[in-house]
Amino acid sequence: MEAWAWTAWRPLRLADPVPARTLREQLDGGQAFRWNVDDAGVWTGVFGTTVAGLRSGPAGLEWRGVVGVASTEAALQTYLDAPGAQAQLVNKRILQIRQMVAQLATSLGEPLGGGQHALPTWAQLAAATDGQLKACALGYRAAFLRGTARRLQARPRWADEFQALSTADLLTELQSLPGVGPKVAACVALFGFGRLECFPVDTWVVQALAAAYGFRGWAPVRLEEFGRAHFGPAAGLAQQYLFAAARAGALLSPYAPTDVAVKPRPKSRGRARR
DNA sequence: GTCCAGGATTCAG
DNA sequence: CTGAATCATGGA
Repeated sequence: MEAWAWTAWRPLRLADPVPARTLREQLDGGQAFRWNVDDAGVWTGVFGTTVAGLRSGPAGLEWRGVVGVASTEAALQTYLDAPGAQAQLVNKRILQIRQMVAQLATSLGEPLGGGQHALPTWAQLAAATDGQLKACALGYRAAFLRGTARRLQARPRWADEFQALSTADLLTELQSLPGVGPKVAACVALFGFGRLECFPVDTWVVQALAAAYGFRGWAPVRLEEFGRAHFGPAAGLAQQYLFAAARAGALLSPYAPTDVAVKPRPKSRGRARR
């Protein structure tokens, strides 16, 4: 077993300063799922094959990495300076996502030392057994994940090829993957490919737009068109604020009566299944 | 036990 | 074409 140790803490220079509160939002706000904070305020996380620690002290942001790994600081700078990291709130659903991601890494990902693991590659996911995937509590998503993994591991250059596409073609290509619909495709294009003009519409954004603009009963696809037209090249950033505001309950207006959040109960009329 | 998740797919109308 | 039921799992 090889030696594994943290480096000393060193200041981290970023293009934009990151206060402690912003750091928390970036690392635990619903976009990243692999950071944990201890009682002393030290964040430990994994992204790509980088294992890093972060803390916010009086002298500003400090980092530490694994002894012998030279790329950690540059990786952190790229990671934390990436556009699009905005405030969000933790809910129980996000806790479940964290759990699924952690188990996938532990079960299938490459060990990085110190008990940390990279996320599994698409090839590793494609080769996983049913039992391994089932143990990660993915539910019905297991089959989707495997299907997408098999498609992508057979196409090693997929990321570069996708990046070369127009945003419209990128969304179409993403949605051809199993389990990837309009919302997830928009998220991947926005967060993964930096297409800031994408406007993911989920249940929270539906509520936010109903409350803020009075768009009651609009179909998601129509709200997406509105978002892109109204907010323009940075619609994705606007979406993040809308989402955070909706979740925080900050969007109250005459257009948002209490019944907005009430969903009709699904009626299960006798089994018509054959 | 019931309800619900930042949804996607399938099926009925 | 649009809207509802269904999908598997865990936590509140």
